[in-house]
Amino acid sequence: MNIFSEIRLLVIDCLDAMVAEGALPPGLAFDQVAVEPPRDAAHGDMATNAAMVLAKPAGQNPRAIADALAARLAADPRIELAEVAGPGFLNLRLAAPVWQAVVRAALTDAGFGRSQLGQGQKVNVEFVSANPTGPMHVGHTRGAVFGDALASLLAFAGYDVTREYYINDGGAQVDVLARSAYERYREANGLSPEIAEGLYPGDYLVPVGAALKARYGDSLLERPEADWLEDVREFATEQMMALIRADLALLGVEMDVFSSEKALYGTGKIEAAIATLREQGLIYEGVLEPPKGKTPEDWEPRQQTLFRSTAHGDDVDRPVQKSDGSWTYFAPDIAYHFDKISRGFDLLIDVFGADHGGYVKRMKAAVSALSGGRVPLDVKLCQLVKLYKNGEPFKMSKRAGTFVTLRDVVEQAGADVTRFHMLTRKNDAPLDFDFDKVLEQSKDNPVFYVQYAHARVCSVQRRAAEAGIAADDATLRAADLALIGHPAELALARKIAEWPRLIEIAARGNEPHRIAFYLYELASDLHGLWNRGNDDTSLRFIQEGDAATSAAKIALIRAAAVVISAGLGILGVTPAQEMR
RNA sequence: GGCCCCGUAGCUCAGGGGAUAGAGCGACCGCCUCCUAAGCGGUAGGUCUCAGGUUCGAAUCCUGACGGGGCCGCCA
Repeated sequence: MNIFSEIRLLVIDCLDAMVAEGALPPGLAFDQVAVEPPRDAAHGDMATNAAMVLAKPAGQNPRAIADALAARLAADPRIELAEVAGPGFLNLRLAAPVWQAVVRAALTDAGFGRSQLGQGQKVNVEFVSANPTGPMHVGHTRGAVFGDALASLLAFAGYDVTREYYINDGGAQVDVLARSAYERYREANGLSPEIAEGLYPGDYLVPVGAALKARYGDSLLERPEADWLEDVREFATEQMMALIRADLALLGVEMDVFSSEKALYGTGKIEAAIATLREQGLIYEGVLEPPKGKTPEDWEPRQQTLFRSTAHGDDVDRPVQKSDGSWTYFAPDIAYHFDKISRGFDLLIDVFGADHGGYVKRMKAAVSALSGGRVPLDVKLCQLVKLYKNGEPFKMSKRAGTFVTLRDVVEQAGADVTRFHMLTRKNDAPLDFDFDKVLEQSKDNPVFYVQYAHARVCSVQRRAAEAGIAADDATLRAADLALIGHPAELALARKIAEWPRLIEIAARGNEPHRIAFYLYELASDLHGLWNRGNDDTSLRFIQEGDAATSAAKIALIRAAAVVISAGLGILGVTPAQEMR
C-alpha cells in the first residue's frame, strides 16, 4: 500500500474526467504530475503540482485548473480538504481514516513497504571483490556493507538479486602473495624469512606458512620458484579466500556466487568475449596516444590490441592485450561481464572503490557492446573511508602492516554499529570513521537512537502486558484505530506512510543510505510522540483501564516498529528488543 | 592537460526542478513523584562557492570559472 501512488492515481482519474468533459484539452501528458509530501507540514499532507505543469500545454491559468481539480478531488471521501496555494499548488489534507488504514496495513500486510518496482528482473550486484592477498580492511568494509544493503534494498523493491564476488586470482598480485607465503613457509621450517621490498609483510601469512609446512614438510625448501610457485599460489589464495569469507560472515554478508578470474583463463571465455567485440569491428591493432599534458617519462609508442571503447562513450580506446600478446587485466574483466550478461541478468551493478573511477567508462562501454545495449551497467563508487584515532587522521599502509582490518572494527564495535555507520553517508561522499567514537558506543551514534526507538515499543508492549492490557500482535491487528486521531499521532502515521514511497526512491537511485536517514527521522518522530506523553497523559500509549484505546495507540507505535525492523533488516542491523 | 566525484549553518552532512532550505554535533534556555532522559521541547546560527543560461519556478538541470579529492598505456 503506497498512499502517495494511490492519491496520484486519483488525481490522474480526475484529470481524465476533466478532459472527457472538455474542461481540459485532449492529448495532455500527465507523466510530470507528481503527488508528494510538502516540505512544510502546514501545507497539508500532500501536494500536487498538476495545475502548474499542465497550465502551459493546456493553455489555461494554473489557478483555474487547480480550482476545478480541487472540486473534483474533494468529492473523494479520502480527501478532507483540497486548497489551492501559492503559484498553483494544490494542497491536500487526507481524512484520518486514510492514516488509520496505513497503520493497519503496516500491521497486517506482511510485506508492507515492498514494491513491485523491480518486476522480478534479474539484477547482479558485484561488490567487495577484494584481492585475495590478505584480510579485508576498513575500506573494503564500506563496499561490503553498501553492496549488501543495496542488494537487500533491491530485493525488497521486487528485483531478483544475486550477490556476487569476483576473485582477482589471475594477476601478478597472487604471485606476490605466493612468494610472501613461501617466506613464511621457510620461517615455519626454522629459517629466517626474507620479506623483500614489494612482498606482503603481514602476520596473517604466518599461519599460511605453517599450513604449508604441514602439507609439504620441508620438500619445497631449496627448490627453484618455478617448482613451487603454482602450488603455493593456489594454496595461499584459497587460504586468503577462507579468511575473507570469514570476515564477510563476521559482518553478516553472504555472497550467492564467487567467480574466479583465473578460471576464465584457458577456457576460451576471454577469447570468446574478445571475438564478440571483434565481430562488431571494435577490436583493432593500434598505438595509443600518450596522455595529454602529463606524459610519463618512459612513454614509448607500443603496438597493442585495442578495444574501440570510444564507440560506446569512452574517452580513449583501451588495450586488451599487452605488446607481448598476453591479456591485460581488462580482458578477463570483459569476459567476466560477458559471462554475467550471458547468465541472463537484466541489470548489472558494480560496486567499486573510488580509485577505480577511471575504469567506469570502459567497463560500461564493454557491457554496452557485449549486450547490444540491452543490459545497463550501473557502477557505484564508494569514496574513501578516512580513519581517525584520537581525533588525528590515521594512515593505513598494507606495506607497513599498519592497516586496520574489518575484524578489528567488527570485533570491537560490533557489526550493527559498523554497518549503520557505513550507511550514514552517500556512497559518493567520503566517510569519516573515528575509531574512538565508534568504539566507545557513544550516545550520538545514530544506530542506538534508532534501535532505542524500536526497543521502546517493545518495552511498552511488555509493560502493557504487566498491567493486564492485551498488546499482542493479534489484538493490535484487530484494534479500533479510529481511537487514534490526535494530530501528533497522525503525524507518526504519516511518516509510516512514506515508507513504501521511500523504498521506491531509494531503489531507483540505488541509494541505500536513504533508508538510514529515513529510519532516523521515523525514530525521531516516535521519540517525540513518546515525550508528548510527559505533558499530556492522554498521549501515553498505555491508558490504564481503557484496553481499546491502549490497543489502538500501541498499534500505532507497533506499526512504526515494524517499519524500523524492516528498514534495519535491509541495512543488516539487528532491531533491539531492549537497550539495557 | 583530460576524465570522474564533491563544494549547503561554526563542524559533520541530508535534501538533487516546487512554496519560508533541514538534521546531528557544538553553544544557550528549559523538561524525569509520570510507559527506559541512550529521550524531548525551545533559542541562536545560511548571499546553498561564484558567474551566466534553461524554466511559470533552480540549492537541485546546462555551460564556464574557482576550491578540495580521486584516476589517467604492458598493476589488478
